[in-house]
Amino acid sequence: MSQAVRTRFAPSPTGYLHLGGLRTALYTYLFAKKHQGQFILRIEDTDQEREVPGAIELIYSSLREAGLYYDEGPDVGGDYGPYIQTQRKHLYLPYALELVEKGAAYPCFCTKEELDGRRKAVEKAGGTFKYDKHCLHLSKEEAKARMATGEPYVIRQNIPETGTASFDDLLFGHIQADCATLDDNVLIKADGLPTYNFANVIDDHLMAISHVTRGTEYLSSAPKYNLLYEAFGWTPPTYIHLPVVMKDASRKLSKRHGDPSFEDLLEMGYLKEAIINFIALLGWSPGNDREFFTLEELVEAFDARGLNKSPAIFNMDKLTWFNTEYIRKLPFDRYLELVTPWFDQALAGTNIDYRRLAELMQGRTEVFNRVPDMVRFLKEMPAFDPEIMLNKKQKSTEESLLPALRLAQDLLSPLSSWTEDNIHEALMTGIREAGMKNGTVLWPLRVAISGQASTPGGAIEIAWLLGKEETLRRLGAAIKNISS
RNA sequence: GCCUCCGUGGUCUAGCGGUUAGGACACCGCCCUCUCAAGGCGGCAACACGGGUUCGAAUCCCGUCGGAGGUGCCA
Repeated sequence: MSQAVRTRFAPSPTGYLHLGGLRTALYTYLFAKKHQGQFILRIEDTDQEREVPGAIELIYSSLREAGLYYDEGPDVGGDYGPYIQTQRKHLYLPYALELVEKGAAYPCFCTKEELDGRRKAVEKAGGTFKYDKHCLHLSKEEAKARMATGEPYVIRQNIPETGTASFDDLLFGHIQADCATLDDNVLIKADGLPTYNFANVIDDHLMAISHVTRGTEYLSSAPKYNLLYEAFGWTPPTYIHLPVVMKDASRKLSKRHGDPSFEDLLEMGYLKEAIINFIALLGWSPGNDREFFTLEELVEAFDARGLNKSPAIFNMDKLTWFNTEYIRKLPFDRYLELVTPWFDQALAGTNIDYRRLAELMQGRTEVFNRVPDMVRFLKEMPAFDPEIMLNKKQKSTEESLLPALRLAQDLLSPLSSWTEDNIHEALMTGIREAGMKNGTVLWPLRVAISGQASTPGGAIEIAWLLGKEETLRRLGAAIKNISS
């Protein structure tokens, strides 16, 4: 049977799209596209209390920014809508009642409060609370009558007391659980909305989802979902449970702990291509040593067999490395365009040549938000310790320092045309004629005009960027400072 | 506690009965060099542990330990 592949990404609008979520979306997208299938976005907003205003729009925009275009979804339409669960509210109850008819579910009138009390007591004693099926034993007549009076009720799944429930996962294989350990979950809440446990089954079926990709947090409840599919007589989808992304060995990635979201990373100056490439490899391997993939290439290379079963720790250093590589590969004009606002942050109001600076910076940019601090010295001469003008390896000593700086001053002052070639020529020729080492002059010169031990570019480039006047001003100040 | 799952260097991973256990990030050293970066070369570093099975185990089985997820009228 060649069933059309349809996958879905089904986030809850409870905040920004975190990286674990983005990775799930990515794998879901890749799997669908790899098999020429459809990728669907469905919003799971049945918990109205947790919904965060604006979160749905954030999901739309993040997915688009990442390039994960969905074929069907709330804002793009499709034949299986609506794609927002609260807008589907009316269609869950009939299915739940069908289950009640079949004996696979039952109405329950126990209140949340009394259940909470019992749950606490059991947990305090170190046990696992399980609903005791009290309302299952109500007569049909009594149940119907109480429902008719408007008494609040929920509908629970009726899990068999013996036997096992199981399902097959593409990644984890056969997962089995004793029914005796499974609880009678609520399917329809007192507010009439379905819980995730029910909505996911109904919607995946109604939307003809062929492959369900989701986090491993659903691994242990999936056997229960299969019981539901069986009760309805439906064919369950193929499941692919994805391990979580961790912040460290024991904590999940989460906004609450200050971990960056996809949007945060973009704002910091990480390229989306780098982020996508990085998270694709966080828990998945192409099976060889290849590291660089565009989204299109990922579609081509993706294979669920390359998915890893254990949780992966998010490693910022590696992301930064990817970002550095992607920045270096950017066409120069694109780099210039992207870096300009960051230059502005530090250099607004100066005449620094952004084009030349960008040439110098492109190979040294790891993350854009580090750029301002790297170039700020061009606008304002930082205070610095004169000691850093001395450098043993560069043969810049206390004795050589003043003569070296004065030589540089003498060589640069007469230059009428301030070009890098001329500066280079004047300096190199002069240094040679004076019988000095390049480093003896160039090291302290660079420090004297930048105030920094390391700079993006050498003394000649920095001097050119600063211009003749500013270069000589800074050089003169340094000479004056050490001769006094 | 109970249930389910997972376990290769610090991190991401390749490996699917026979390999000097491979690659990448990070880290260290050297070279290059007017600094830094990049680049080149080299280095440190792993099969969680204990039993089996087998001529042979990172690969298969069991146990222990460690970790994660679940245990909600949250998803």
